[in-house]
Amino acid sequence: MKEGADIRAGESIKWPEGVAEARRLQEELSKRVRLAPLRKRPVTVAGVDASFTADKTVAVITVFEYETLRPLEEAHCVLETSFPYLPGYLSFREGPAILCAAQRLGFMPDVLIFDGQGIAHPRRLGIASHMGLLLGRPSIGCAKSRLVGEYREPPPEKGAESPLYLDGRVAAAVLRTRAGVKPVFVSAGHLITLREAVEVVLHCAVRYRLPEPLRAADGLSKRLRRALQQRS
DNA sequence: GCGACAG
DNA sequence: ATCTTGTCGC
Repeated sequence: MKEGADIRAGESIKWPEGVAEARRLQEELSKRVRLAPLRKRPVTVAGVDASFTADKTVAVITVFEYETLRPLEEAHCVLETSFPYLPGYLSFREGPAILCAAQRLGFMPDVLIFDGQGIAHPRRLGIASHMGLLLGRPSIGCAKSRLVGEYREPPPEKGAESPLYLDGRVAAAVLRTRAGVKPVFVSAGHLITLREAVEVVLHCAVRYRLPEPLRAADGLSKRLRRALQQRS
């Protein structure tokens, strides 16, 4: 068990060496996820995403003003990739670089939107829940496709949604952010409710399928990746 | 054994 | 996620 820099006072971040260890960590951490209502209307909202080269992970966090969706700040971090992509274990692959980028921000955003699942996960600890917990901030999972759960296709209108069930419970909302476009899978990550998560995603998805902060983070991380590859 | 499977 | 150009459709 390796240890990284402290994100939250008094507690060090642990990164597992293998899948068995990762799974145990998820089962342990998921007990600490809290889906409580936001304590205040967010003033800032961030998008978090990552890109990859053959051996490196490029994580990007873009921060916007919630009300106007004007860009405020962005931070990124490039780290050696140390965990493979395995469905259900995405946070162990992208997590280290994401936390590194988070520490480079001038201030912590009021809510962070991740490119992946929140609690709509086999052990209820998708990347949004995992990172939200470690950062101690409200987080939302906004995935482009399904990991687990069952659902019915939502109506084609913008704003239409249908529940995604997992273990007989609603774990996410399959949400249409643009009319006639493939829906996104929104789930609560940490310190937020599903209803609020949907509200935030719809508020931020004004022009494209993905909420503005996520789309910006995606674009920037890909540009940074290309810059890295040309330089080697 | 076979199919599913965030990014 | 990444490898890659043009092309079909609104």
